Amino acid sequence: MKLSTKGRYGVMAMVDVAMNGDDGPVSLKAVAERQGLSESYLEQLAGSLRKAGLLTGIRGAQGGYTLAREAGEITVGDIIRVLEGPIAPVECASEEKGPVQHCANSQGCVAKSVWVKLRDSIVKALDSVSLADLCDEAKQDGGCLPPV
Amino acid sequence: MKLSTKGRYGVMAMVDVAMNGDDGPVSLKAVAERQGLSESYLEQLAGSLRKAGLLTGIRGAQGGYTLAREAGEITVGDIIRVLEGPIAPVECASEEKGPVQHCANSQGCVAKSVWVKLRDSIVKALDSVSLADLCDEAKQDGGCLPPV
DNA sequence: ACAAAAACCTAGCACGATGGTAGGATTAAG
DNA sequence: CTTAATCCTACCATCGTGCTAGGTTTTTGT
Repeated sequence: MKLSTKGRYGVMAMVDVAMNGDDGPVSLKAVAERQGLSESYLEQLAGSLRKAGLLTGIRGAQGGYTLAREAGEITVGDIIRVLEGPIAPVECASEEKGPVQHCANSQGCVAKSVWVKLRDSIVKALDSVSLADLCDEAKQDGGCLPPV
Repeated sequence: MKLSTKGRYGVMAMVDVAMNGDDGPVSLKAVAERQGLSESYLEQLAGSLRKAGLLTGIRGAQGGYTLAREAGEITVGDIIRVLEGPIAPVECASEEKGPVQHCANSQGCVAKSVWVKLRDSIVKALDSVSLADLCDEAKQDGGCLPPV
């Protein structure tokens, strides 16, 4: 039940772009430096986010990325889905229903109700928070202490 | 955001023991056959569940496992925690707080509120369902269709 | 006493995902 | 025409997952 770094870094990057994109596009170099992440790894994540329609890429010098939609219209769930795939604690309880949904046995079927319940609460939690929400929090809190 | 087979199989096995344990202990061989799982892999899971105080092992012929507590007193969350570790979508938002909790940077801190929210809904979903609940469902539904 | 059935224990191992790096090609600003 | 950036593809080391194998102990039934 762990999120991979893709999802985590992706959210960090999107928040960074949202907060620093007021005057022109934000370069991944800047994001990488501020967030302490690898730039070339970020490139791959940004590529996925662009293809999914969450980021707009601007090439050439002084280029970078901007949000493709308003910060209030992009949820954490959107980002996670792009970078980690459909939300599904177990395959048979995926958001996106696969080819045929049948159970290997009756017991497996029983547990399914928990997995569906679990999936729904994950979806609800992730979809109820937008980038704008996170930016507002950040401005209020004023950030936290740097690492030791 | 996937559960590993440990958690899934563990829940399946516990439900199986709960439902078939009325007359004596349930052997892993029987569980493996009914659920279509590897017996030796199940042994490892059962070992962890026993050490964690969820199962009681009875050795020798006609031995097997019984629930160490009543089915109503064992939640799915209990099982998952034993087999997959503390519930934590990301490390900095773990149920069990690690050595020191500080953020690498202010942006990481911002996202943290989502992760905590996410963790809480996962915990709530998993802790609100007991083995007894799953058994009741199973008896009502009467199982579902076998695989194709 | 002995054979069978079970829990219990440990080591190892193949595979795939994760978390990157490397090196380039294209595009645009100055 | 140099520089800074996106964009693209291939590769790779490491680690967790999902097992298998092969034993030992313990208990029951004959």
